[in-house]
Amino acid sequence: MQGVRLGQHRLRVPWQNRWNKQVLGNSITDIQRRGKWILLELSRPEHRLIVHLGMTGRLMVHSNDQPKTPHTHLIFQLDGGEQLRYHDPRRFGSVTLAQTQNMCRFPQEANLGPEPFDMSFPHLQQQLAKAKRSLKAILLDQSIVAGVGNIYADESLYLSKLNPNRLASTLNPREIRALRKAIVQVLRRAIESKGSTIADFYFGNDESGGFQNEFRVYGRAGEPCRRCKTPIRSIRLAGRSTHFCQQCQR
DNA sequence: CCGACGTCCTGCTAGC
DNA sequence: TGCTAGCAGGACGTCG
Repeated sequence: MQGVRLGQHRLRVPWQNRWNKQVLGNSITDIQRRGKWILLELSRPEHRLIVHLGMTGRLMVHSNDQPKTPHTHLIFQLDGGEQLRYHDPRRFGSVTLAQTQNMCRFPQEANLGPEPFDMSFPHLQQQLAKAKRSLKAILLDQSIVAGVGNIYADESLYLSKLNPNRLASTLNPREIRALRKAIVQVLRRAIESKGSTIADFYFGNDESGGFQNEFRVYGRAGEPCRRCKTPIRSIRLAGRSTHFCQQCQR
């Protein structure tokens, strides 16, 4: 890494000047993920760049001479005439420099629940039992299970035939098993399809995903349920748009 | 401690 | 046709 350049816009989490000299001369040695956070490991021990893409964020490598698109907020100059660019129209994402502290690779990791693929039945059972909240709120809570966003919460609840409004603590073991299985299945399928590309998540880039074509409820308000033909309902729950089938999800 | 809610931001769209 | 209000999302701060 030869240098860092800032775009014109102020970021939600401002890039600190002192981070410049901390990344200078480093190589990116590995790329990892935890929940919705991307970890760019650096050759300097215990240091890493932490990226959150929000909804519209992009992290891409371009050659130096590639024209900069609007909303390019951070440019990391790499060796060999290439740049790592952070691009984010809505600026809901963030890029920070973090170092390991108290076994956490970045500060937010302390408050993250397990990865969906590693989540045990007892963990989910325990979290649901003590929660006086809706299932939708539970799935969006990153401290319970890490990495599920609004689309995948709705799709998981549909697949497990559970109503988003259902109080979390009222689920029986059979329903908890179904929910756990559905989350894994929806995410696995979405990853296979390279994610969901909808509306302004799409910026003329050819790397769009395909999972939007498999949505069962999300963005389908008024359209017939694929299972029973009842029109999909759209409500506001836990501060987010929530889509479900009143007939199939009790 | 827990849960609900407002805030940040841009671009698309519905409606006048 | 041109304008504006409303909506979309994830994390975090604040409030009761």
